[in-house]
Amino acid sequence: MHENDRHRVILSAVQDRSLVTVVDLCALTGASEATVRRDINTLDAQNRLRRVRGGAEALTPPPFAGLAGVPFSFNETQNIDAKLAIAAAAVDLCAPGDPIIINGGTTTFQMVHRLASLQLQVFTNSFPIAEHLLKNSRNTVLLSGGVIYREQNIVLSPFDNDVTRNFYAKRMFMGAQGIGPLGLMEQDPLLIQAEQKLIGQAEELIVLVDSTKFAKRSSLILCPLDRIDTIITDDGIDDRTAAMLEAAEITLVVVPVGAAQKAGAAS
Amino acid sequence: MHENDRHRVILSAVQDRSLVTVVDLCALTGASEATVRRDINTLDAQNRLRRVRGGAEALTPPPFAGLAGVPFSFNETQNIDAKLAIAAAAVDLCAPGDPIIINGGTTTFQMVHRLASLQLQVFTNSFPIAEHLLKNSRNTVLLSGGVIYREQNIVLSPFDNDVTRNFYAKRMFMGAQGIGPLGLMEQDPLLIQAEQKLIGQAEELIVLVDSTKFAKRSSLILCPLDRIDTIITDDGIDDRTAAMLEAAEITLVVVPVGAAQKAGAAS
DNA sequence: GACAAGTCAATCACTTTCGATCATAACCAA
DNA sequence: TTGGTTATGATCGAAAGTGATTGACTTGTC
Repeated sequence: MHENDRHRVILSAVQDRSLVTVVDLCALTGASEATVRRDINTLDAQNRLRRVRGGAEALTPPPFAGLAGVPFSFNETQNIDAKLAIAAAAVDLCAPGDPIIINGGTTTFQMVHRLASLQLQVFTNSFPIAEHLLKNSRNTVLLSGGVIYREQNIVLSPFDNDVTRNFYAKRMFMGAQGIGPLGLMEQDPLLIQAEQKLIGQAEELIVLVDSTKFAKRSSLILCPLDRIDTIITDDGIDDRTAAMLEAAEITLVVVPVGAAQKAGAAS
Repeated sequence: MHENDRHRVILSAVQDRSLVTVVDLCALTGASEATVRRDINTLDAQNRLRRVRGGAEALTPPPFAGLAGVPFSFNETQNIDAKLAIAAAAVDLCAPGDPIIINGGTTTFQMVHRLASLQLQVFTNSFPIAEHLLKNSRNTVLLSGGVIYREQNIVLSPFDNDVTRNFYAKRMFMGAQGIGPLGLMEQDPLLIQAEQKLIGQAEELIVLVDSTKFAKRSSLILCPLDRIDTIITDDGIDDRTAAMLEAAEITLVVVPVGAAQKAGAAS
């Protein structure tokens, strides 16, 4: 067996079980311990796995459960004031007892703080949102079923016949990666799937985007503008964009930024 | 058990109960006190937990002690040694990569610590189990969809067409309120519903009950004895009960209580 | 303050694992 | 074939991980 073949076998084994011993790899490759060690060193130097005592282990991008532990760790802090203010305005649209759908995302996550004082029926595909509402509010929480994706922090079923189809709400709240004349845009195919699944289960679609998103574009179009009923954004939006949105018969809610503190204090 | 695995198990335990003793961790990992102390020192140096006299504690203080925040708060501490040993024996039945189903409950919850060092496909209807595995392990986690019931800590859909029907596993693990000649018994109709839904999605049904459950009876019969393949319990079981179970062709696994250390060392 | 129980760090012995070295085998080009 | 390069396997001393023991220290109780 050649060096490259061994590397393939080793990487395959490491991917399969997250940790393999040198002895295991010897049996698997038929090579001696010395050779396997050399291979592990090489692959470690290439950052294709991590060398640990006794063998090798897979390096998953977040070395451990990093992302899942602190939801959205780095993304969450960007534009936090704007996001908070926008989320607050979104929650203001809800009346006690309303059934609502909240799609996972960093902006929509900010809604949980204001939601804590309400009592709604909240359906979501976001594990952190469900967790937070469960622990810090009296809302009825419904969660979609399926695989929990650590990176995106959402729960997604590959099947079409899950509970999502049995829930209906007056309003659905969601964020987006970018927004332009062609519609809402997203980057991650997984998020697209999750969002596609929820849109259609609600009468009104309410989009939460801070004003920087109007300049951003992404590769995947989620839905056209005319599916959107309301957009909540901050006052960084320019007149031309606002006109464009209103031409598409979208209700535009502009929240003054810097008002996040006031809004927060009120809760 | 490897150093990395121990670290995972320790972190898992620290997350669960916010404070664990060195002795507890010895039982859980099967390592000696010296090693556990060294591990705690290492993890403390990495800021992954805080070293305190007698053991270790979580960095983040017990998150808001809301009702749902502390899973199973008081029930969990009853018979904890027996439950841990039983859970450990249950996990020992799993091979890497196995798909398994874990029904929510205080005994089955104890499986998460041992599962932390494995990599399985875990389907559960228990929010705390899913949360814990998500944050403290590399397992693939699947959660059933539906309403999250705070008191029982389970996710239950009133519909029959949810993802549960699309998951199949070799083994399903569950607890029970009581067990007698008529079969498994449960008290809470909600739990009955949840369990009924999962039974049938797995080939083997493995029941985890401490020996006190053999004396208990409840009002609702979940399933007859002959549906059960294996029962894992502690050595408090009496001979007559054991004979009854074996007459029903149930594989009986009896775990010596207080022998958690030995069980750990064997793995 | 004295005592007991529990906890900790240091140390030693034992085992596993690692890395360096060297000799052999395979490969390639001249 | 020859000479040189590279890959491989075996050996052995070094390093690291582990467990048990011991003495010092902390905590709580009387």
